[in-house]
Amino acid sequence: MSGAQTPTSGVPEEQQAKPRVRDRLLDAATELFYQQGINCVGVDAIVCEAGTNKMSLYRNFASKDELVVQYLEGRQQEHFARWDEIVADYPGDPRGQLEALFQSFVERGHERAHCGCPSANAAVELRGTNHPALEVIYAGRARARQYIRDRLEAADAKNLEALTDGLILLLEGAMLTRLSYAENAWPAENLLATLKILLDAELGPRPAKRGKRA
Amino acid sequence: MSGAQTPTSGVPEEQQAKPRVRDRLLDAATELFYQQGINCVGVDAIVCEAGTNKMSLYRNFASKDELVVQYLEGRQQEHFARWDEIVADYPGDPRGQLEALFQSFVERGHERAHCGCPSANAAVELRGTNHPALEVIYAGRARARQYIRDRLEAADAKNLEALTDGLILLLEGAMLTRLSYAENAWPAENLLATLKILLDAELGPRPAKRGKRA
DNA sequence: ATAGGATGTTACTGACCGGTAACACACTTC
DNA sequence: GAAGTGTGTTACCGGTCAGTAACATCCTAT
Repeated sequence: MSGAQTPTSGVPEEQQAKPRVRDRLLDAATELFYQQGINCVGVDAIVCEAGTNKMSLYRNFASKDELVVQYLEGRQQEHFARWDEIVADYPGDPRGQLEALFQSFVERGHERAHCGCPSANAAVELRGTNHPALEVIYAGRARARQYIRDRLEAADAKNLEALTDGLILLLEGAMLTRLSYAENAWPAENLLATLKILLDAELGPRPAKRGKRA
Repeated sequence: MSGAQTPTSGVPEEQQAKPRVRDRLLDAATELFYQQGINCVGVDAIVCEAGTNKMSLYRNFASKDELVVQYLEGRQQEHFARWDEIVADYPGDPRGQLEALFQSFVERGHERAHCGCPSANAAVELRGTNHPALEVIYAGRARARQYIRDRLEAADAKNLEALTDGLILLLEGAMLTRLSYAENAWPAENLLATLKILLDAELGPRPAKRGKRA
């Protein structure tokens, strides 16, 4: 998950028994922050989960806030890498890319330990503060919007900005409702169906490469 | 905001200088929980804002958890009362009701102190716990879904459950994005436009009372 | 006037919070 | 073997957390 390694000369760098303490700390923080929330997880819990101690944490991170920032940056990096992988399967087919992105959202939402979007959750938990992670969140959101917008533009969407916003709202809603609805009542099961209605109306019902007009 | 009052005999019950301490506490908690988050607000801050003391809080509420439950119940009560007012302006016009509900969402989102949905925020903050407020949240969500579904059913929606979920996702996304997007980039500005695309596709473009088939 | 209930005041508990100081140990590299 | 670096251990700081005890005061209904 986090990759830095010291110059341990001749040792084969995979399968080292214990990763560096910094990586263990970031992994533990990632797990705990995501499952329980930033405000509910103290540094003691993190160092315990990482099998180390508080001093090692503060030798590697300036503060808990800094740790939160790096947690969110790491998750965003993963997120966009995953998106890049998904769209790579549909070269030149922006509508197929969008449907695959949405499909992967639903699939990931079904996983047991899924607790919504790390950035969105953090935005809720950190509202009303000047936490440095807020800028990371806003930047990630803008990037995600651009990502969707680029696909819609390539698909000749009629009302580009409005449709982009509509799709963003669907995605955000799909993430959030994993937490605010009971587990057996997740409304995002129909995320794909709603997406298709919107794309059919705004792109025309045929694959994107065909229709410049509906 | 909270209505109970003691039998103060002949006094005109409006314009009493100081409401009962219980109401002041609940109002203060409502304000602080909503603006800063449940986990960031301590009981000391609440009693200070209410102009009272901790003993009065614990004489009126069993615990902070209980206070959180009553905070959310009160907000939900307000919420559905507002919805009832809105739909009352469009009798027999379920599509008009839905558009008015969504319109009011956008308008409320523009208010300065708007911090998303109290229940959704609480769901994020309380995830991974057994907090008693979670049941309140789930019940409110189910009720909101039924509210939307009833209107869509009255409007003869084609794919009733799927469309209901789609609209729910839009609403939830609209709430959440007030916190996760920068203030000048709120994607819910186009909430109404997206709603109309979906309704046009699933109800037919004419007002609902006309078309049983599209 | 008085009784009872609602409210205020002060002080306290035990636990946890983020963060730090001082020191000891292990390991690699030269 | 010496130096340097990464890591572990223990104890501690001041502050805040939710919650309580004991006592004082005010208001209102009778």
